Amino acid sequence: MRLSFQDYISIKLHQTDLKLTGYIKSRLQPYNLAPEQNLIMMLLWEKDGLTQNQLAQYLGKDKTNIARMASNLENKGFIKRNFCSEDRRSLELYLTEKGGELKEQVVPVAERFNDVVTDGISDEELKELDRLLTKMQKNLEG
Amino acid sequence: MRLSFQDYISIKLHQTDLKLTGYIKSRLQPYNLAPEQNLIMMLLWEKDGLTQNQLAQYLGKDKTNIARMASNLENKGFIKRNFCSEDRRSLELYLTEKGGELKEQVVPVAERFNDVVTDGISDEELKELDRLLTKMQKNLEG
DNA sequence: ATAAGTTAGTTGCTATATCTACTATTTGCT
DNA sequence: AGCAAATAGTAGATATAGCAACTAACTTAT
Repeated sequence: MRLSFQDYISIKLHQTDLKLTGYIKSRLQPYNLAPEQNLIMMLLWEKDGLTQNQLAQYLGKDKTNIARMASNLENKGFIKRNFCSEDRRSLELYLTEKGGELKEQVVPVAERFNDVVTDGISDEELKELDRLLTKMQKNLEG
Repeated sequence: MRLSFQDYISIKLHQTDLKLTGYIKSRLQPYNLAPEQNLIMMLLWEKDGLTQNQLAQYLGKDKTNIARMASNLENKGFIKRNFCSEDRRSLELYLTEKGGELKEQVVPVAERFNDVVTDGISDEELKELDRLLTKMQKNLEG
């Protein structure tokens, strides 16, 4: 039996992700932050001074990508990049004052976004969703 | 209470999608098909002669995007684009012989991919997952 | 009949995303 | 100490993704 287009859960998931990304993109636009740039900022707000390599690992992304986003964030004046003194290959990302101040504006946007997305979905359902997504990811590793 | 990075279901979903996309990308590489190009092909295999505009609607993507992917598919020799006689603004996409033959090779890849992804996940769980994704999408529309 | 508005596609711009190949360090082995 | 291997980042290429502004063609309202 051949599956039709709508039957692939991956496609559904992909299209959901695109809609989520588009939505948060529009919400972050006033702050001059793109969605993925925001993820880097969120990590730096939790722990300042992370290296590009650490960010690549946390975000599960290619280091090339991180380098370019970090460069964009530096151009926007939200972060500074300093070579690490212990390992001069590594670049540490530090929030500027401007980047630090952004937190108070953007974190509420992220939480409101999460509230909108999860509206009418119970904590149990969210846990189940998380479990299934984790399972799908694990299935690809084997 | 402030959420930490891992608590946002959207981020989890986004990262799951990236892994899924990366996986299917590697599986389709031998056939010279990129993941999104494959989605267009899958729709054309179901119904040949769709216009770019129809594809944009089915896929929920920007028409710019579709135009460029269609152009790529044409360059690869998988489709031909003809102006519609009833509405000469529209471009209809038709499979070439090469594009048609690809179906027998690529559809099994897509189904195997789906099998891998959904391994150990019951039909009921898949239905629940689908329901929650639909709910999240609807939440953004309000 | 024609002017105004709508629609389909394209071009240019920005932002992700990954791969390959490269440079510059650092580490590890002998 | 000195060479090989691993590691952190960068540069270039390709593929998505969506926005704004544009052209060409169709529709509608007068």
